[in-house]
Amino acid sequence: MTVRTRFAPSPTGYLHIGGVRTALFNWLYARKHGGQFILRIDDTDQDRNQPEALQPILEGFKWLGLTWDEGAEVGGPCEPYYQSEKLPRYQEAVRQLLDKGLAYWDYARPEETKTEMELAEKEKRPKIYSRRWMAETAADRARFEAEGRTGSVKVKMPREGVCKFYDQVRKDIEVQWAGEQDIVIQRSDGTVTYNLANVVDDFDMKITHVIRAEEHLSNTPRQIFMLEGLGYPRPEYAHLPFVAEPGSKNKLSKRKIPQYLKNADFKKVYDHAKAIADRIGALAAPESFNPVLVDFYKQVGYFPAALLNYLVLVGWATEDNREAFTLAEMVREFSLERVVQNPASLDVKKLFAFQARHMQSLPVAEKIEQVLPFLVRAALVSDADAARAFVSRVVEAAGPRMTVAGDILDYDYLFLPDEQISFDPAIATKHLTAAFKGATVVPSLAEMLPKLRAAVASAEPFAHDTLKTATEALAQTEGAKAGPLSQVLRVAATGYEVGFSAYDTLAVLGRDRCLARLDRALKASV
RNA sequence: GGCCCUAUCGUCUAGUGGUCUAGGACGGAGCCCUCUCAAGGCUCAAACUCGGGUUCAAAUCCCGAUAGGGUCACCA
Repeated sequence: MTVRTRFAPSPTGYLHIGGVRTALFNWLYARKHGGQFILRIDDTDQDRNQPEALQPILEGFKWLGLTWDEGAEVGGPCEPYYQSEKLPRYQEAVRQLLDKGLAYWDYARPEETKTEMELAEKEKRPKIYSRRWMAETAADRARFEAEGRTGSVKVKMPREGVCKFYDQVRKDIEVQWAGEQDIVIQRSDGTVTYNLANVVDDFDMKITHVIRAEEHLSNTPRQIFMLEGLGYPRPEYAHLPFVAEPGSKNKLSKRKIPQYLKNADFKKVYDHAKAIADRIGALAAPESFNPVLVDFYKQVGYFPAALLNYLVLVGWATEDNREAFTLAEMVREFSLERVVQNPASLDVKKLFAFQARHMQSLPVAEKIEQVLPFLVRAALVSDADAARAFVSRVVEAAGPRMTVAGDILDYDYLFLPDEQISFDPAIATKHLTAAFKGATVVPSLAEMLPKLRAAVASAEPFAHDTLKTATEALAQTEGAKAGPLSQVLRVAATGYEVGFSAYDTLAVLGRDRCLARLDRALKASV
């Protein structure tokens, strides 16, 4: 039998990082066993369904490289893959359940149900419906309807016995049927709810393995009840530990960002990304700028491979506890048996570390392609093709300093026109003073800058080594330290105190731009 | 509250009865390197929730307590 797994997002928002983890495990399992991965859209709830929120979800999956064999956009033999298009099919299933006496029409008003449940909680009883407004005959239905009530259909759960099932992660599970609530499967407006649609779809789409987050564990008995009533085969189940909040075991929620920002690591990663976003300018979708959503990472230049590599380790590990996996290696190694049982909190700092590794191992040529779109969006580069050679020098000089593609914007001063460099004489003076530490007299900036300019101007070729030699020679004759002196050059040429090697920085700028900037600095310091 | 799940460094985890004075990674601290910032190298601190069993032997098996979490919708 071919393995078929699925992920079924609701188009109610952006792609959630916990959802991606679940989708990844489904994808890996299908790939590992030569099966199919299906992307179905759970849009049964019309009120909450936002059509415009579907596209970013699909794009997120495409960006990650989690391709689906059947489902949204691509179609397939089990169409439709949108639940909103299957209402008659679901209603037919409801009718079957009704005919077999496994479901019933119910006429309780929402507030009546609520009162019963509140009473049950108060009396510390299980919340089980009394079936007081259950209508089993046409006469009963007519009577309730005469009272002005509208009916919904509820599944009639057994009140004795146990439901046993095997879960690939949780192993043997046993629950008392008597504790299972009669849930609504068809609303009073005729639409159906998640549990029913889910069972029907999994059957229609021949899903063999239901791999989903642990919060669905408690849905499993009623789904088993329904699928057996409908005569469907039971799929294999695997309930994954859910992805928890940073530093806590609570379920991750995209609405709690302000709270997560109190976590120092989380804030660091957020701030780093925010700085990039600010340099790019207006974000396409500010509400998606949230480390709980994959769009966040996409926007600032994280790599799908790094994100996936981090995510596969949230709730899964190999025996040798290895960490680096390519997608192909994950497929080879993955198994449900090694899924961990306890919830794992999201550690964005660790994700960041994975990204750093991936960036470091990327060849320069590929880094350039990753980085160019960011330069274009920040309006630092207008012609990407023409800029390649220069960008290549910057990327090379930056070495292991870039972690995400957006980090290229840290070197904006190399792309900005000379007149936009803001030079601060006070900062340059600070470094100059350090260069003359121990000396009796510290020359003024106005005095030293021309000497530095002259030293640098004579470097031939205009490269790291010659610039270094020239600066050191000047330091020697002036009785200064070369190190801090190079910082003076950096500040004069870039306006910044940090960056890669000052000599490399000058070399990348080139003689002309360098001298022009030093001249401007000179003017500013007299 | 009922039902269910879970419990190893701050975090992700390895560990399935002796090889555990518990290993790795991220994060943290320190040192080295150094023109700044990174990167890199070396070193350090840091955990088996508790209590009972079973056993010659328990992080590992059993029971209980405790703690955390999930779920109990005409949401998915």
